[in-house]
Order: sequence, then structure tokens, then C-alpha cells
Amino acid sequence: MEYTVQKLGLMAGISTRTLRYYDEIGILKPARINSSGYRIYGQAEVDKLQQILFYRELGVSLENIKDIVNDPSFDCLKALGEHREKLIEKRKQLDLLIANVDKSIASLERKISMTDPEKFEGFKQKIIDDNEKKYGKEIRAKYGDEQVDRSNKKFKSMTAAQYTEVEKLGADVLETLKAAMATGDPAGELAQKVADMHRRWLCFYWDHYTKEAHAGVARMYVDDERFAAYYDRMQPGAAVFLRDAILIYTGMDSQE
Amino acid sequence: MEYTVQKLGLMAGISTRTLRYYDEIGILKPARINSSGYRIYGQAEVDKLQQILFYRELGVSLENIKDIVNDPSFDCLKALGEHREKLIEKRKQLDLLIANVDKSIASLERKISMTDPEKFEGFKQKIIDDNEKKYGKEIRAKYGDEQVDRSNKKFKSMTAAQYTEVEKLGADVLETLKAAMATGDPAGELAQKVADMHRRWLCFYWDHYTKEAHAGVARMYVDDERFAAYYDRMQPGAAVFLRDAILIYTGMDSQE
DNA sequence: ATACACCTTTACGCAACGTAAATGTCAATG
DNA sequence: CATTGACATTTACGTTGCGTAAAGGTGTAT
Repeated sequence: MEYTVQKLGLMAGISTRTLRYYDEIGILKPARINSSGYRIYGQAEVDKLQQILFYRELGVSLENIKDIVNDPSFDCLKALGEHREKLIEKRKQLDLLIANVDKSIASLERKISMTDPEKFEGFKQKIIDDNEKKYGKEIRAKYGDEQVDRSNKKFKSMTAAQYTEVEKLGADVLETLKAAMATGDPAGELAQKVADMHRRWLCFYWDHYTKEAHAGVARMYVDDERFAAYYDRMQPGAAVFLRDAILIYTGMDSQE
Repeated sequence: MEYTVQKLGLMAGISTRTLRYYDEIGILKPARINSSGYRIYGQAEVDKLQQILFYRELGVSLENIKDIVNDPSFDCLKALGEHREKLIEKRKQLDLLIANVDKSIASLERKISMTDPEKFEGFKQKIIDDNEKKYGKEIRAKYGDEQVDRSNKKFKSMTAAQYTEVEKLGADVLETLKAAMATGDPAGELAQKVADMHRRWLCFYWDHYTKEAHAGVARMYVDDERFAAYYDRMQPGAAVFLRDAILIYTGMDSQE
């Protein structure tokens, strides 16, 4: 039995375009081309197409299907196993994404009270006041009144969405820091990523980033026991590790 | 504070290409363009970018992000909720896919014994023999010896992979049939899909498909109580429902 | 002859950029 | 002052798996 594109497509439940595409990428070539240039498929091609569609339904890429069906000695089981791994990984990512969306929704719902301008302003003011009480003297001594006031002003001008974002970023920094500490290498990829995230986090408060200031903050995290306590609370040595990572990140580790 | 593409990209952790792209699609336009044609971003753009990246990390499409960030009165909560629904749906699909891959792997592992040529040949021969015993007389009377022999020959020439596939397709037909019966409409979309799947299933056995033959098989499913029992076992009335769906599918429902 | 259903190739479109290539600008250096 | 190197610009192809024209040839029936 011989088939043209349409007949085969009708039989397999796919479009003629798909068949032409499969021919184009070399995954299913017709048995022959007739005198008018028509693609003619035979039984062997029907069977091969069924194999192709089988793997396609499992979400295998055509690229991989090509290898599977063109090489009869190909280890399908291994290919499917690897494919499964990829799908599992994908699902893990998706779960994470969903969890994050849930968190964000919850955070936004809490933020509804923040959307109330007065409340949110008061909320931010309280955070600034608390911060001033806790660290005010140190940071004003270190950075000067002007810097600190500018930072506070920037914080006060934050929208609710930005506040949500900075909160999340702060949490992410801690989380990634923990993972980075497990590697034990402040110069490693993960630790440098933490430093980078920390820089971005700072940028929410600073209107002007410099490596020097970043390194200065890092040193303060260790020198000031209240900052140290904040980070070490998560894991002992976290403040030191973060400082070292940031010093390397900023390139300020050699000129101590 | 003003930023060029690179400065802003560095700060936000994205590429300059991305920033140009965001400008191109109108989701983040620079505050102004300087005399040399450089894009210059201000604080407002930094903040907006942070919003954009926030939603991007949650997997929201740029198209949707555009609506969210450009319209301050936009209901973010609703958007995120809908996004969540889409993700959940995606995960459901993925779970299904993984389950199918698992099934296929299990089936392939069983097939390892089938890959043993002798065993598989014997296996297929047994199925043919069983089939001949059960339905041989009826189908030979209905379709003639030649047809039946050709069908058997095609079955015998099946590879293990094809056998796995036809088994799966057969199971899928039953499953979808069940769902279609719940709708109660043999002319409905789902029932017609069942008829289509059934046609594809037949094509594994037939080397020549005709609507007439398809309709004939459908009628036989009801007339022969052993076939009827096979389908009705799943749900009473399944054979009749399948027949009606196929008759409509083949367009043979009016010329009875 | 012509209508109509089929076939062909070529090619744009989708999403979110990566990755050149070709060219212009800015600041610093020999 | 010319050159260098790090920036900037635009244009455009590539990615995946086809859908969807457009422009034209083929096959068969009326």
C-alpha cells in the first residue's frame, strides 16, 4: 500500500505540513518521489511514523527521536530513562515556581494593607526608626549623615511592590548564602552569586553603588556583633563567609 | 542616578540584549536617548525593571508583564492567580507525561523478553491463534480469507516497538471511550476522537483502510456478543456507543 | 475546457532572547 | 593627535515544531 502526504497524514492524525517538515529535517523520508514530485510513502514509512509519534507523545524532542528511530541499535530504554529524568527535573522547577507564585500571592495579599497608603507609610517609617535605633550610630559614623538620610529617603519612596521584592531578595540572599557555605569556598561560583545578589539588594537602598562601600558593609557585618548575630543566627560563621565572598567579589580582598 | 544599558544590566543581572529587547517590545523604554543615540535609564526605570524581573522569575510571559507594569490599576493579584492556574495545569500535563513515560519504560522492559526474536514470534503467533479460535469464523466469513491472512501477516511482521504502540493505543481507545460515554453524545468531539483513534488502531492491522470496512467492524462489535462483551465489560452499552460514534465518523450512519 | 482537489516549494510567524557582524562614540594612552 | 579598547548602536539570523498563506503545477471528473 502506498500513501501520499494527505493519506498518510489522515491515517496518522497529523497534518501534511508535519510530514513535509519531517522529510525536511530528515526524520521521515518518503519511500520515493514520483514523476510529478509527489512524496510517496510505503508500509515501512507508516510503521516508522508510528514510532515517531509514539515518542513525540512522550514529549521527546524530534532531534532525539531522529537518533532513536534512525539507529535500530539505539538504546531506547536509556533514552526514555534520560527523558524521564529531564521531565522530573522540569517538574521540580515547576513546583518551585508554583511555590514562589504562592508565596508572592500571599505576600501581595498581606500587602493589600500596605496598599493603604497611610498604613504602608507608617510601616516603612517604623522600619526606619527601628533601624536607626539599632544601627543608626554605627552607620552614621561610618557613612555620614547625608548618605544615611538619602538611603532612608529612598526606602521611604519605595512602592509596596518594591518592598515585596526587596524582602524576597533578602530572603533569597540568606537561602543562597546557606547553600554557598556548604561548598566552603567564598571564591566559588555560588558564593560569588550570593555577593552579586547582595549587591542588588543593596541597590534598593543606595542610589550609588561602589565596590568600596560594598566591601565596607561586608566588613561591618563581621565587626558589628549585631549584624554578625543577624547572619550567624542562620548558621555560625555566616557573616565571615559573606564578608569574604563580598571582598573577593569586589576585588578588595588583597589590599587589606 | 542615570544608567546606560550595560550599567543597568550589570546592576539587574541581565544582558544588554535583553534591555534592548525590552525597549523594542515596549515593556521598558529608557527615560531618554542622548545625543549619541545611547539609551539612558533613570531611577523610575530601575524600579520598573525590578518589577518586570520579579514577574519574569515567576514565569509570567512578557506579554502579560507588559500589561501588569504599564497599567498601575492592573489587578496583579488576579493576574498572578490566573498564572498560578496555568502553572498547575502545566504540572498536571507534566505528571501525565511522566506517568506515560513510566508506563512506556515498564512496557519496554517487559519487551526485553520480546526483543528475544523467538519468544516474540511465538508470542505473536499465540495471539493470532487465540484470535482465530475466538473470532476466526466470523471475520473470515465477513472479510474473506485473503483479508484475514493479510492482516495476520501484518501483525506477524510487527516489531516489538510497534506492538507496544498498538497495545497502548488500544488502551487509550478504551480510556477515551469511557470519557466519551460520559458525555452521552456519539456525535460529540470526544466520541469522534475515539472513532479516529480506533481507525488508527485498525490501521495497525489493516493495510488498506476504508470507511465501509470500518463501519462494518463497528456493526460487528454490537452484533457479535463476544466483541460486545469485550467493550461492555468496561461499561454497559460501550459497544453500541462506539458503533454509533464510528458510524457517524465514517458518515455511514444515514444509509443504513 | 474548466473546475476542483490534490500536490509542490518558499517563506513568514510564534517567545525570549543569544550571538554575531558592521559600524559609531568616548575616554585614555603612547 | 592618532590609536586603542571598552563601550554604544542597528540589523538580522538561529533556536522548536510546526500553522498558515502564497504562488504555482498535477490529476481527474464533468
